[in-house]
Formats: sequence, structure tokens, C-alpha cells
Amino acid sequence: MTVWDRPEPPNRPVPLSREQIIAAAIALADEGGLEAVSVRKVAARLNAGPMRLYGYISTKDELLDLIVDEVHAEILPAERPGDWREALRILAQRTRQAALRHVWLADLLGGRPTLGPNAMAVTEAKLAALDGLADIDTVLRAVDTVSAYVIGAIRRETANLRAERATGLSKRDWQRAFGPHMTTMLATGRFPTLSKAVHDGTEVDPEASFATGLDWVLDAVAVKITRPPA
Amino acid sequence: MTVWDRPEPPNRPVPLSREQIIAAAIALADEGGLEAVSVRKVAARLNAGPMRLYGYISTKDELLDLIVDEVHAEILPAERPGDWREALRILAQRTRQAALRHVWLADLLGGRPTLGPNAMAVTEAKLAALDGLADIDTVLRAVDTVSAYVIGAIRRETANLRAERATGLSKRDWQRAFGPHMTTMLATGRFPTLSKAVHDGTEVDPEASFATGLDWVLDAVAVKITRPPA
DNA sequence: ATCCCGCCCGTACAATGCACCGCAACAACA
DNA sequence: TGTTGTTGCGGTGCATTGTACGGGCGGGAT
Repeated sequence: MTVWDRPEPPNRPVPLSREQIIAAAIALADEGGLEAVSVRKVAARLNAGPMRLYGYISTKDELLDLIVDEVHAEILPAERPGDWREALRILAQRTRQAALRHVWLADLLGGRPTLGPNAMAVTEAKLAALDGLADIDTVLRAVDTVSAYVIGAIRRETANLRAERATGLSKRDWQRAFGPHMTTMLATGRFPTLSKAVHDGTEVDPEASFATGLDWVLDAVAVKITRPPA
Repeated sequence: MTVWDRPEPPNRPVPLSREQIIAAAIALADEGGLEAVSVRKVAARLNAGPMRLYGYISTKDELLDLIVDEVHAEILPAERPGDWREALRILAQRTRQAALRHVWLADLLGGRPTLGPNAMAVTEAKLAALDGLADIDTVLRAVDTVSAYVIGAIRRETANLRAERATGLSKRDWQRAFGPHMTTMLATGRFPTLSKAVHDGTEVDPEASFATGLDWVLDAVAVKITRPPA
């Protein structure tokens, strides 16, 4: 292998930035799910070798932390509504919408402490909405409770969504795929109430379901807020 | 390589069972977290080659589904208390306790539809607790809401727990590790309420926090239950 | 005794995260 | 300007992963 065979070293590579890395990672995740996000693929999308990235992040988990925080920027509403209840509702809804845009978010939400600037801004917004309406401990408890509900609800909705998508694209197919299993299970008679629920329950769309549960939780908060601790 | 060099074929291997596989997988997960659960390691623990397992499961995800369902057996209480509220509270508490015994559970809970027999039994217990106290749709909504809260709360608690454990074992160390970051972030003045919360909020133990939030959600349910839909 | 079919599970592959230096590029000095 | 010392970037390689594949063994049929 003489010099002549060897190509010139490529032009000094374009410098990277976290911003680009994050964008590439999110793009990959949106296209192919979280499992499509590998250090190599992200790097490849930026015409770089795998190890280039490790100057900007020190671990793949850090990359995931970064993209989660980035999505939190989408969650923060433009302006803050006056009513605490409306403020919390909007934040919850926007979180859900972000999770629908980025299905992979459900796997990450709540999985690690949220210390990024955008996530902290969201937390700040939640706290600020309730600030002054009760002692700080109650406010914290309220925010935690609502956040827990939102995380859990999004997770379950996403799980179902994926299950549906996995078995063809229609609910009909879903029925065909899991129907038999469910049917035989319910036929054992060991789950009478569940059976009744499946049979008699009216099908509600996920959005309404999310909204209703959220309202209930907000009702609970309202009680604690307006009626200061005894 | 003559016959003499070749070892006799090993004694016909002990037959496996899903039960053994599940037990081995849970043991590994308890010891080293979810990432310590690989098909190879589970198989090795049973003195088997990797592919032995694929007669009992068809995918690693299925193995995870199995261990989640297995843990649900720990969650089901021995007897059902009469009071719906007590029943739901106990189920939630037992779920949390299971998640503390098996920290990895938080990563799996709510991640996939729960179709296993034990998980369905848990769902049945939840529904049964409320059955008859309201129309079935309200009951479903109630169970979903409580479950969402439980999943989200456990996830957040686990995340914090892990963060603490990761940075040495004490809260002091945690303060040292994240303190600087938090301090500088709060010092920007962009998060006044959060700052106040960190500063003035009294530290509550996770168990109490979980219980309080749960009570709030149960309060909300109580309202919808006792006051039938208008 | 022989053949052949089915299924069991070891081997092998493509992919992963990231440790580990080799090398290129600059700084300092002669 | 030529030489050397040092630094840190990022390519190569390794250990590990999930599972496709099909070789070979056991048992049933002839």
C-alpha cells in the first residue's frame, strides 16, 4: 500500500455540537424507536466515527438524559395561564402530546431524576402554578402526585398503543391477536369482574381517559389547596 | 480427533421449566439489575446453553413479561379486605413493596400490556374491590387512575433511589454530587419556586410521600364513587 | 437393521457500548 | 526552521448481546 493508494486525510471534520447530536438522536428515535438509537448510528448520521461523540457526552445514558430534556422544551407552554388548575392541566396535556409525538419518551419519563434545565423549568412552572395557594410541602406533594399520575398514565397508554401497532395497524387485528388469549382466560371464570368490564365497558378513547383521570387527580389537589391543612 | 479424544455426550440434560427459568432470571435481576439479565447468563445459571431457553420462551421480551407476571403473584394479598379503599391501598402498597424488593420492576411496570394470569388476578382484585359501587365505566376509570398513579410514583421513587445509590450510599454524598449542579442552577434565579421548595420544604420519607399521594387519589375516587354520576 | 424425519440446542453472526492507545497537531525550545 | 515533548481526539478492537440457522442425534416406521 503506497502513499498513492492511500486517500488524503479527509477535510478536518466539521465540529460537532451537543445540539446536533441531540437532534440526530431524536430523529433516529422518532423513526425507529429507542432501540434505533445507538452511538454508532447517531455518529453515522453526523458523518462521524463512533468515538467522536464521547467528547460531548461521556456515556450513552447521558445522551438519553439530553434528549429527554430537549423534549421538555416542547412541553413548556408559551405563556402561563392564570388559573393553577388550567396551568397544571395544560402541562399534563402537553406532556402527553410530546409523548405521542415521541413514543419512546414513555420509556424514559420518570426513569431518571430530571436535572436538565428544561425539565427543571417545567417543574418550576408546576410549582409556580400552586405557589402561595398552600404551604410549600402541600404544593410539593400536589405536584408530585400529579406528575406521578401523568407518567403512569402515559406509560400505560403508550404500552397499549404499541401493542396495537405491533399486531397490524388496526384494532380489529388486535382483537384477533389477543382475543383468544383473553377469551380463554376470562372463560376460566377466575376474573368475573374483569370479564364484566371487558364485556360491558364502553370503549373510551385514550385522550378522554387521560383527561378524566387527570381531572380526578386535580380535584383531589383542589380539595387540599382550598381547604388548608387542618 | 479420534473417538478417544471426544468426550462422551453429557448426561441427558435435566429438563428445564419456565418456573426455573423465571426464578433464575429474577435472581439475576435482583443481584445485578435488569442489565444483568441476559439469555446467556440465565441459561448458564441453569447449566444450559443459550438456546435451550428458546424452547420455553420465544423472545427475551417474553422472558421479561414472565418475570413481571411472577412478581405480581407477590403483590396479590392473601385475603381481600372488605373496604374498597383499604383493598386498593393494600394493593398499591404491596406493589410498591414488590418494587422495593425488585428494583428493576420499575423499568418494566406499565411498559407492556399486562396479560399474564397473576397480573390479571391483580386487576381483577382491583376491579372487584369497586364492583357494584358505581357503573362499570366509572370503576374502570378509577382503577386506571389509581394504577397510573402507582406506576408513576414507583418509577420516580425508584429513580431517586438509584441516583442515591449510584453516588456512594449516603444522602450526604448525593448532596455533594448533585448539590453543585442544583446550586448553580438555582442560583440563576430562573427557578424561584423550585428554589424555595428545595430550601424550605421539609424532607419527607418516600413511604409517607407515596402514601399521601395515594390517599389523595383515593379521595378523588371516593368522591366519584359515593356520588354517582350526575 | 436401516432409514428418515423432526426437533433440540450449539455455533456463528451482526450489532452494541465503550476501553484503549496510536497518531496527528500544536507548543516550546534550539 | 528543525526537533522534540505533550496533549487529546477518535479509530480500532474487544467483550457481550439477542437470536437465525442448520448439523446431528434419537426414536418411529419399515
